[in-house]
Amino acid sequence: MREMKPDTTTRRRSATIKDVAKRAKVSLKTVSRVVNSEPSVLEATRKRVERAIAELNYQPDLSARSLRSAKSYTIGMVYDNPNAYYVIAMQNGVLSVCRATGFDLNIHPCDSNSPGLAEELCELVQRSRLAGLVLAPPMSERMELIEFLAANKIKFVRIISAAADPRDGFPCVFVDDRDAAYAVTEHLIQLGHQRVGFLWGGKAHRSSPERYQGYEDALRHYGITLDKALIVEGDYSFDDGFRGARKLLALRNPPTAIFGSNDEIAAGVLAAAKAANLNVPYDLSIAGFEDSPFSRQCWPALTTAAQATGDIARRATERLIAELRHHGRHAEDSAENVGFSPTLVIRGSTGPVKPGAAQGK
Amino acid sequence: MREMKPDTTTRRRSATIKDVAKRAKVSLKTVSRVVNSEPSVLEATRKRVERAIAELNYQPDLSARSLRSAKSYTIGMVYDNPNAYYVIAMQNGVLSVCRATGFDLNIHPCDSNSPGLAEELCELVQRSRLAGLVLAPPMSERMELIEFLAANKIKFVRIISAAADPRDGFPCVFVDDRDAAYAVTEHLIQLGHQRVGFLWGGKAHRSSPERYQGYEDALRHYGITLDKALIVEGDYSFDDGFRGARKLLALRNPPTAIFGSNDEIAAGVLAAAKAANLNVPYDLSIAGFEDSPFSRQCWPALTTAAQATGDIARRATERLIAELRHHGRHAEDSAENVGFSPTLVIRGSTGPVKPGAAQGK
DNA sequence: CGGCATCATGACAACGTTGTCAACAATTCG
DNA sequence: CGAATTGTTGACAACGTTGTCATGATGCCG
Repeated sequence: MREMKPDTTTRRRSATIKDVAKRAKVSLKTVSRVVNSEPSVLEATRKRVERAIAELNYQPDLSARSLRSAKSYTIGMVYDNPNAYYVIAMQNGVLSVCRATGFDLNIHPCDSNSPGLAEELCELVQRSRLAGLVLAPPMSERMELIEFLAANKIKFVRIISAAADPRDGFPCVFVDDRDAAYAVTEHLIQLGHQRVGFLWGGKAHRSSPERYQGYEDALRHYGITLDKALIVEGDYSFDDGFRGARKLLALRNPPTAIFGSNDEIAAGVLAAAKAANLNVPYDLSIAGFEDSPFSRQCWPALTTAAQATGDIARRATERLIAELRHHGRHAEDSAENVGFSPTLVIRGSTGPVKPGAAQGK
Repeated sequence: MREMKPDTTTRRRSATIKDVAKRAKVSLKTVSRVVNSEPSVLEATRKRVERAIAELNYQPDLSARSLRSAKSYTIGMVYDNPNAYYVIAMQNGVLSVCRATGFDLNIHPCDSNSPGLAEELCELVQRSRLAGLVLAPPMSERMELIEFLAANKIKFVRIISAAADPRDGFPCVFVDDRDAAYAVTEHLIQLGHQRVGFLWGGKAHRSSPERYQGYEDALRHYGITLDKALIVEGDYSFDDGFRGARKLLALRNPPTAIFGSNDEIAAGVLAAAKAANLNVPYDLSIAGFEDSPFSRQCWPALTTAAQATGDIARRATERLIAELRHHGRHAEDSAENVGFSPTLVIRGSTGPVKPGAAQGK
């Protein structure tokens, strides 16, 4: 009998392992073995089965598979980040690996402050049968949460700031915020700035103290005494950047440069500077952190530290999946925690200190 | 030996329908009926089963369910949008409905220009056993794609610009870009602007001509003759906004206001104005469209049209799920295509035309 | 009061896959 | 040369759920 219809519109009842077995004249189990690249299949048999698979365009049914094997081919990505660019970059990184490896992705935005978060995540894993989780900051840095997940035998990989000590035994990919913040601060200092303001990010994030440390280290290294008045606490937000900058600019001896802990903060600083009729970078230099698209789209564009968010997420996902695959056995190539270092990107928002600017008291 | 661990860490083998049945002293099938709120269960029985469910914290296994019923409880969200804010807002809207209804979400960013997109989506639906799709623009507006999906019996709901005629028979939620663009243009005219530039968005999006129409309608209504020189084509991007604005500002008789088809374009215009040393809004008024967070974070903040992206996505998802639930029968409350109208938000980037500005030739 | 819907419930098969175990052939070893 | 080992394959059960159908109980009508 011949093919009945052109292929494009036929609603092909998708082929099952049974169809493949029949066509290749082997048992179900042998097909299964081929599909899962198990050993102990004769080369000739394997070839025959593979051809049958190709001819029928067979794709294993994820539901049946995960039902039977209690394994799953879906990973979860957990984040609580108001920053859309960051989230999208992470998602795309995770997704690219998922697609390459045949995993599905289940995104799970959540509230990192929720007291029931640990249970929520356990239930999520159970309900959606997730094979493992990719944890973004700040969840990834809350040790009691991490330990709870580990105790419940949930597999995960964390994306963290180096401060969280990648050698605590739980797998992670880490970002060296401190070094990058040092580089940003150094850049400002080398432009002649002696009074550099610093706006903190959210306390829930380990990256905040890390970035602060980088700032402090650079000042110390260049022999500039720390002025507490130039340091303002806040959150990773535009509004806190605006508020913080207003506070700093109102000082009797204001800074000539302000380092915001991320680009949103820096955007707030920029707005405050504009509102105060300052000319950036002539009257005030501004630096951010993260290199979101809008740091390029501000005017002037922001000097910042570019972190390869997509790559970081990709690497994290690779680690997780390698671990899931080898299930216990150590995945030789992926067992190490990998670090990423953001790099300084110099744009128009930073410039040499103004000749006549008040320096020191 | 004593109990090994406190309860928080015990890996509770999750309860199955069998456990619930045993506890409630009914058959498997009755539990199933309760879970799926099928009729024909005595009130007393239902109560008993519900208690058992609660006590055991039972959650149906999605894999088993979809395997057996060939239905699925996962919907896909298909988008190709470089705008992170828009995507995140959509995702969150879709997710909120998913969570409320017990569906899972599978996100699928894709390339709307890919020639194999239709097949790609069919395979996606098959492979991941998706119950239906939420389609964002511009995929949602490509009729040959839509028809292909429909021919393959894939359920979907579209989010489209009103131009695509919501009465074409395929379910959708639509946005009245035209009216909103009219309102934005009207606002500029009422500020005294006679020469209003317009920067087009991407041609792949139906919203582009819609927004242009709104602009044209407003000019006509106020008796302002259309000046083709003030209209520039481009894409929904910062760079095209920058380029377009440069072009307009270089005219011998430049516009006193520029309406960018979305906020990214407007941000580009803002940058171009700054680069040209113009004072916004004194020398040039700028309006955008969409109300992304950064329209509030520019300086000056952008006048724009706020579309309730989250609500739109939510409504679309509700429609889709209602349709999936009633599977054929018409879902009475959700069968209608719903429209949304973005609303004008006035901020600092628009102001009265400068008294001495050249008006007309 | 007999017959016939209607309702509430349960027994059982089936969904597509993988795990267990046994069967059998080919090879190696004592 | 027989026994043990290895390698390749298949039969069958099981995963947790829902669909089909059968069962018995109840109510209604003539």
